[in-house]
Amino acid sequence: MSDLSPERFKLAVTSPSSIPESSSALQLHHSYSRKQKSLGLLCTNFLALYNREGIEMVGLDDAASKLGVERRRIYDIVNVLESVGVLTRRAKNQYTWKGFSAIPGALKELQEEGVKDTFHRFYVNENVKGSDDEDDDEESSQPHSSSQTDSSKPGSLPQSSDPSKIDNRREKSLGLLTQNFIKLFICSEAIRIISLDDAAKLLLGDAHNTSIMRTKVRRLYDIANVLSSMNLIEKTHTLDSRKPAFKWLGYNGEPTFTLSSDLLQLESRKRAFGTDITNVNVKRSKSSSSSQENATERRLKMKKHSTPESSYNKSFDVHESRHGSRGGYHFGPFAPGTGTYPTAGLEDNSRRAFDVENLDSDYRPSYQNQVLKDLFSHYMDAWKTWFSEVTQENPLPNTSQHR
DNA sequence: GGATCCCGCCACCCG
DNA sequence: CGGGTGGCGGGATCC
Repeated sequence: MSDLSPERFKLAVTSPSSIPESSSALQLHHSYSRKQKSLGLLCTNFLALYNREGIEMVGLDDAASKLGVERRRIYDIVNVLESVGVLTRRAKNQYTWKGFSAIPGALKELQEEGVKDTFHRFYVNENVKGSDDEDDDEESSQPHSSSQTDSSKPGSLPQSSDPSKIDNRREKSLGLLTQNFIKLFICSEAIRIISLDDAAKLLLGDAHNTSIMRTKVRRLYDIANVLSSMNLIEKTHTLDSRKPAFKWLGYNGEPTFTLSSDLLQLESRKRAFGTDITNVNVKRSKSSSSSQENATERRLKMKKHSTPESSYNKSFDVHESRHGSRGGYHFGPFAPGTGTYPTAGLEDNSRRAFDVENLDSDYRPSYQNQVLKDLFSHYMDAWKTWFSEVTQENPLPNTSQHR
């Protein structure tokens, strides 16, 4: 009982009031702020904590306590990080840190897988279920119309012996969802920007059931948050409508944060390490009287600005792929003619003249569902438009690397 | 009013 | 069985 008292966790952390600069910071301490507890922020801190030299093991307990959050949240982060190779499960509660350098390889694999199963598998043939190499997870969770036996309301009988239940678990994991989400971008040139709603529809065999959709979208938000903090994607909005959506940025080299106390300091300000523990006691409750405090906390993403030395400037400029110690990594072998994104490496435009028109027929995944076909067509059109514009404006892009 | 998405209950899995 | 995992979705927040 008494042990429930959050008081015991009180840390002598320098008053969170350091939240800073902005306006009336003198506002009341508490004030539950959802933003300060976002998965994205947590992930940023997680990375700041482990993405450094010397790190090779990551313990969940350790992470949870250091970051001042419940374990549950760590699982979320770890699962998506693992899906892109940054981490690998070693044993229970134990992960091996692979680092950002493992991302290229992981993406490459996803891309290949994607071309193979996620897309082709659909219409080429029911896939050869026979040789199940195991190798690695996957098993795209595609067609499965999710339990057709109107599972909606299982009601009753917990039929523990539900066979489909077994891998159904894995099938719905955050990790797999993350991989499939990423595949949407790297396996299809047509999708450069996508709203989570559309992503959910595409990833789900079909959109129907509103409830399923909502849940899927929630998960995608979770994923998007951590991928954003890794700078693999970025939030924007669709070109046409004003709908919010995400853009694939891809991996642009190790952030190499040589960060030391500097960044950490900054981090602690964004999401005071120990402070949140204190927050635990302030969990959201509508009952917070006089909730007039505008928790003006600077989001100050470590965008552009950035310290002189710690060049973590996530400049996604154009210099990409090309030489890369071991095997250049390039996105897009799936791309029609080349394998380069006009955006990223507008270096080779010679092959850019490929037959855009022919594209959809060759690279469009064929979903049985009409809705999805339309959806994809929509993306395809948008892409064509965008592509031709880019091509026009940069008939012959000079070399990106001016070094 | 939607877009977001935190929180934590509780089903699962595995030793 | 017990404890580590981690789906899932209610409902609070943000904008």
